[in-house]
Amino acid sequence: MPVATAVQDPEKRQAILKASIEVFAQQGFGGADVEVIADRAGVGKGTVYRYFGNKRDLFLATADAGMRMLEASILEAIDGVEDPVETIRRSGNAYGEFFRKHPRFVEILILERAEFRGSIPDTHLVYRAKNRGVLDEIIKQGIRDGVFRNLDVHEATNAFANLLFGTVVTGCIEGASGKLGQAIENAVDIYIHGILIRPKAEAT
Amino acid sequence: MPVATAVQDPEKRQAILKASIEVFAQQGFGGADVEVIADRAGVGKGTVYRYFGNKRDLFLATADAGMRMLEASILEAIDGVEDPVETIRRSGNAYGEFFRKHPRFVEILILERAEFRGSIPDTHLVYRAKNRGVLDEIIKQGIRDGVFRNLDVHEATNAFANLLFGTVVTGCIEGASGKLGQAIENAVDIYIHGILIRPKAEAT
Amino acid sequence: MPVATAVQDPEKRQAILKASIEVFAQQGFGGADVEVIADRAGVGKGTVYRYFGNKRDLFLATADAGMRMLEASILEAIDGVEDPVETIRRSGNAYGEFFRKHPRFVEILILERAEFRGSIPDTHLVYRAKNRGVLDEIIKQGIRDGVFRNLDVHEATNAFANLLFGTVVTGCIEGASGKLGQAIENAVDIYIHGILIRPKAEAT
Amino acid sequence: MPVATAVQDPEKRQAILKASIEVFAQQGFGGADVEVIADRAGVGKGTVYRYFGNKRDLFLATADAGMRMLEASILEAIDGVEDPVETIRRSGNAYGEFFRKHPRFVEILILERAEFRGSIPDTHLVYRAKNRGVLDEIIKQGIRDGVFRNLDVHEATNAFANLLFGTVVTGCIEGASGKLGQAIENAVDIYIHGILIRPKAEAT
DNA sequence: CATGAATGAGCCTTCATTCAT
DNA sequence: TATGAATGAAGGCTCATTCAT
Repeated sequence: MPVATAVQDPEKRQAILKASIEVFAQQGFGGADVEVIADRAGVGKGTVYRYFGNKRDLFLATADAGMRMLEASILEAIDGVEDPVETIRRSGNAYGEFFRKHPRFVEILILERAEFRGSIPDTHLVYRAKNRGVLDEIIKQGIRDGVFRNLDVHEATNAFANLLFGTVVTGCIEGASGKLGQAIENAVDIYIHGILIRPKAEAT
Repeated sequence: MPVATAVQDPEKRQAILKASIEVFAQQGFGGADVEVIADRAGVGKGTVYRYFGNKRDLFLATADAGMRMLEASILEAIDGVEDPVETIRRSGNAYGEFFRKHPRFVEILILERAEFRGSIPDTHLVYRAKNRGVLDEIIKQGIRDGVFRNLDVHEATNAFANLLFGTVVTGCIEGASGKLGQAIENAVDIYIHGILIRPKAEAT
Repeated sequence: MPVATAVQDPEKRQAILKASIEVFAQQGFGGADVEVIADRAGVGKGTVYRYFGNKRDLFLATADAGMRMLEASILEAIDGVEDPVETIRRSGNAYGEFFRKHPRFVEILILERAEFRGSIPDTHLVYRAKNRGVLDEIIKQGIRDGVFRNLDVHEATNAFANLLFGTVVTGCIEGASGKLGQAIENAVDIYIHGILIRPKAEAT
Repeated sequence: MPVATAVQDPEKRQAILKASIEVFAQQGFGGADVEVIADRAGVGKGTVYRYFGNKRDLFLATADAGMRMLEASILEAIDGVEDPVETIRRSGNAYGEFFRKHPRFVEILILERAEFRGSIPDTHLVYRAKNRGVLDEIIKQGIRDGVFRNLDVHEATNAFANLLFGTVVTGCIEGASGKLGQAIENAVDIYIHGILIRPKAEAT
């Protein structure tokens, strides 16, 4: 007899995760009713539990799925780009664009931070840790090339991530997502100027 | 049904708010038990309800009390300072310092954003709106003085607030608050360089 | 030192009873809030307890006060009347008139029956027992005089009381009290015909 | 949120209603604890809520179920009977008999009147309205046949219902139900004499 | 495997009652 | 004596989780 984690239908799994994002984002973690998620996914409540174990793990899987998508979006956006400044700009825009397209997902991020602070390695930070290497490398390269100021690379990367995070969090409230793109562009612009050795300041 | 009636003992009110911050920060909104808050405050459960009406309003009052303190801290830190750059630096540092001293309160901010997204005017944003005029003015002045680039003032202010917010949110997880001061300083440094017309880049 | 049942201000007592009727009638026993009664009476909650001991006893005192008034109304209405038929008719009309003027009080009666069924000697029945002698005597007299059928007097008295009670209970719902007088008259008419030896049937 | 969804086990539903009558009748509406009802019914508290939504609706359903039984009892008792007098007598006796067999249910009636006065169409009156046509017709027929006095039919029907109601309400307190049959018979007797054109008074 | 009816722990909230002032 | 702030027991209701079908 195989363990409980037997064969699972990937489509069903996706349907549950999709419903999950919506319901969690709309109702919060405490406010979300697993039954509602099951209904929206078109499966029985028991199936949700079979696939994800419990509400908490379902939520975490939802957050993880979102982060995976975000990660992919960004990596795709910067794939093949050589110029450090352009890379940073594009990754920032991709970040913003992702949340503009999936505003629900900002809630998930917030929720995770709010409900599971510290109790688990925060998905957002896990992914940041995983992917920071890419950005670290870009910034290091820029410093080496004399394009960027001689910053603490780790801190500079964090600042970028925090700026983006803060921007989507306050920028995704209600239908305000329309202005999110603009807000991100301005934020990225300031950030880039902030790390450039000789920003083309006057030009802007 | 009294709503927020009568003479209330300010000490008791404070005790409840203090317990409130701790319990909400540690357990989340849904996870917090009003009885626990009452116990920690050394009052009966009924008293909490007498003072704050219901759990939600207790939470909101908690958030508001925190924001009031934050606001005061920042205004005090920049009081009398003339130089725009210095004002920005100090307000950023005051922001960071506040959350370093009251790390619990970051959780309250997050929680509010998470639980009441949209349903109420977010305390954080209300205070931002209320106080942004100060920063707007500083930036405008800097632009007029030729110190800052010709930015969209509103966006620049937002970027600053978002950067700080993002920094404390990711910087206040678990005992990491030790490094929060450093993170804030780096973030502020990048921000200031990002808006200066001619940053003393090489000097850093 | 005198016992707790010390000096009491009769006006205060009346004020409390008056408020009591309204609040209990409107909110039911469980739904009534002693604080509201105290407020309406213009006294402190503690005073209500000082005067009546507890909610239950307050309610019972309220019911008793009402019954006392009803009793007085009826006795006054039949005072000096000799004719048995007329006496019955008048007592019935006085009963109806009382509840038409104090519709709130029907609720008290119902409530008492509903909340304290059996647990206490029902005020309504206590008063019925106390006053039935009067009606019993009238009916006995009528039988002796050959005016009324040879009925079981006790049962006949009960039937009269039950008929009146049933009529006000269903007749006092909502603003229907306007028709209560009519309903009582019709009920009394049928009752009297029902006990008369030779009703002047055709005349009606 | 399901309201009264899905396939429900009729046996379970009945068990809950049965427990409901007992507990409400014994404890009153406010005094009844839904958990006790659940326990007596041999189901979980959640099941009660699943089946009936909330305490109030459970109570109303209980009242309705009782009225349905009462209605059936009476209709069965008068089925096929032609004589108006006999029909009235039988329906009165059936009414009494029903409450003699289910004395608990009188409490439900009282409770409903007490707790929900006006807030809902009183079940008792709803059923009265629904079934009054039957009695109205009988009395009309009697009047047409010259058997009954020329009464206001509507009022006469009401008087009958009120008399019966008053009788069971005061007759069903505690173990007094033994005498209820007798009380009803006497009441019905007086009523019938009260509406007959020429009651066979002397014969009784 | 899938389902959803059943469960009961958990928690918010109310309000009768007390008692310090 | 009067007050009303404080208390905490009590109970309605929800919803995560289980498990019989």
